[in-house]
Amino acid sequence: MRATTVEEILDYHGRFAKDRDDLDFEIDGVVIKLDDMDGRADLGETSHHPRWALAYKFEPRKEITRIEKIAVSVGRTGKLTPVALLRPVEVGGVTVSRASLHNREEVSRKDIREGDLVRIQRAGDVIPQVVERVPEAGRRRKAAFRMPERCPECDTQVQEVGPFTRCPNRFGCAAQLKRGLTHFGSRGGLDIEGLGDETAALLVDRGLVKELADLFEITAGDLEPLDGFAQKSAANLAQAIEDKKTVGLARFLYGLGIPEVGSTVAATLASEFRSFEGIQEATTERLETVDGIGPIMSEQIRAFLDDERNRERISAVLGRMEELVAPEQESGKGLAGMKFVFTGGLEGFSRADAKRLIEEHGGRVVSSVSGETTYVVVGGDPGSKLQRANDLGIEVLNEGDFVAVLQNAGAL
DNA sequence: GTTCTGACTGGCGCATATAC
DNA sequence: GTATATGCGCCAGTCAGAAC
Repeated sequence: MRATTVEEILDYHGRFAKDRDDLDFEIDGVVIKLDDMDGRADLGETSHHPRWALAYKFEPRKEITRIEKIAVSVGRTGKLTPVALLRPVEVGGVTVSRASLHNREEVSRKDIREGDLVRIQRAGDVIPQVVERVPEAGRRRKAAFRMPERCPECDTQVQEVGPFTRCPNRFGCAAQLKRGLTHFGSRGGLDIEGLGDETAALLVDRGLVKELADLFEITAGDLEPLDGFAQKSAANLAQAIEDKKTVGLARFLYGLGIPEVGSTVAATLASEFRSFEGIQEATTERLETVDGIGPIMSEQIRAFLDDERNRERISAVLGRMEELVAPEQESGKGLAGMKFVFTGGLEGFSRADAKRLIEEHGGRVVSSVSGETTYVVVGGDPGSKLQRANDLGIEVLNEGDFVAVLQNAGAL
């Protein structure tokens, strides 16, 4: 249909939202296009979506299902997360069987218990989310959920920290070691090809890795007898580990899993101190002079680095590695000072490649759109970040524009 | 006090590598 | 050749710290 006012567009959208269940096919919104050719030329295009056309999505589909159990998973930092195990239900063409409940206060706030009927949705049409409990008259409910008093993985007494529950057994908890190992070898960390969740768990379970440093002692011969490994895969992983004995300082810092140090803070620290020794010797006051680090973060970083067990562990890792490479100076680089946010899938780049190119040329990739963001790069099927970019007046780039920016910066 | 930002966590689909 | 396991890509919610 052709509309001449915003009200007409909203009315059309509303009618389709109401009738979508009667259609023979699955839709998640309507596309609005400008039919003024001059206007189209002014607005330009993205690689998938012209700026003169936008997908106006419906409210996420909601379905009702029952919580069969609330399980508790232990994360890399020892955080215990309640997870709703759901009776599988199809939501927007996808079967959903699990949804994070985040923390005990969230469970309490929503008053969710095992056996409850709940309304779920896929936030942003992606992430399964328990929206609310659906009351059932006359049904006797199970007891309120309580976080376990002991870690379900290592049986250590847990601690309550704000809304979170943590297992303090950082070094003895197999779950934390497995996830720490995965993090160490992840893309943002040492980027060890072939070291994913399952492999890391296998290495810990089989006793090949009792602490991070053990990773560098593993040979193809150790791996071959393991389930899922054969000669080629064992050789590949052993070689991948060997190749990462020389890595960038920022990757190493990120991989260590220092509290409050994610990829951004790791890169900042690496750029500022340019050696691990420099960071290790920095006082809290010195750390606080670094952009983005305040007193609480500096205390946490200092506490991690001062912990005797951590020092031993890091020393053991460094003893088995060859070199930590300091980042190049970024001043004068083409993307220095620019912040990029991605939404939607790119055709010509993976996110990782795009991030690497940006960072190699002095720019940064951040996770959320704010007034500080320089560009929001939009690919196919963008998420809510595009809307936020528009709201804040942030410049939006399609993939072609992004390539041009990279070319201008000498990154391509 | 408010806004901005990043850390952390987890789910699902798909592509790919690998084992059998 | 087929089946399966694994990793990757993408994204959102929650929270807390930093900055203003």
